[in-house]
Amino acid sequence: MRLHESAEMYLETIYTLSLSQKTVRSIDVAEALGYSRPSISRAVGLLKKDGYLTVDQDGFLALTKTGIAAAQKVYHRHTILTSALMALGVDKESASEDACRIEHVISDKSLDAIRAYMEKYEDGAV
Amino acid sequence: MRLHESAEMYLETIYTLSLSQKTVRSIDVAEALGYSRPSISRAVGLLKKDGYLTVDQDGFLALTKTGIAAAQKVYHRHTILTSALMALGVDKESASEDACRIEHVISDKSLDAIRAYMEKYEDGAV
DNA sequence: TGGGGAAGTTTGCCACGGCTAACAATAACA
DNA sequence: TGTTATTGTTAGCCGTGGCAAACTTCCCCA
Repeated sequence: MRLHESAEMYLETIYTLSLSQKTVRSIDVAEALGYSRPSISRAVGLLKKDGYLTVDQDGFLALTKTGIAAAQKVYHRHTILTSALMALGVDKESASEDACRIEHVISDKSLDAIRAYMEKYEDGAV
Repeated sequence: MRLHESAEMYLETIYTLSLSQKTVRSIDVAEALGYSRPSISRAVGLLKKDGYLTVDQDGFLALTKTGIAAAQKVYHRHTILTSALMALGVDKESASEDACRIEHVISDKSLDAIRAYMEKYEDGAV
């Protein structure tokens, strides 16, 4: 099941929202991403169909194990890339924005190389 | 004139082809990118309309000044990103592939930070 | 001179992923 | 209890950017 970039973004957003608030509904995702309600509605329907999340009677979203795994992978990439760019002197906001776009296209190989380099110099001695 | 990712790829491809061969035709671009002839035909038409290239009677493509500038900018990003990833130990092919995807989405700010870091440690002492 | 291959174009299809308009259901409040 | 706001869904539009089929040129070669 190949996840498209947009699906990765939706999962990551739901995941991070669930870290900072007790419940997550479609409207929260819409506000977080700046998308319209119909766009979220369709995306959530697809993610549900593909087994990445469930929606209860009250409209609360819950990622499944598969969904959590996928979201965490993207989130992990995001944090690594953000840290890496910040270590190079990029401001937090720009770093996060760029990480957001790069996280969907970079290979595991390159990501691992960046992670390894960061760990090697994690004392901050860049 | 905002260049889409695909347009950037077409310009970059035409540019690099023109570095390694005397003439560039649509078919060369098709083979280089692995796209069909109709896809190239449409893209070339759009780039021509927008003033990025010209096509002579024999079908030879020539980038305009604007086209060259745009292509060089993308190409420059590509080489910086490829070098950076290779410096981290990523093999040349993977580095180039990733650079190809990242070059279209990374900000100037982050790119500059990477470039500056590379220059600082250009002796290869990573 | 006529047949074949190469190159380019036109037409129209499709998936993706946004959007608006409009409707439905629910909750809240006067 | 009726009105209004919130939330979600349905239907359908649009731009981007691939594709194949089919047509046109044109050139080469027998």
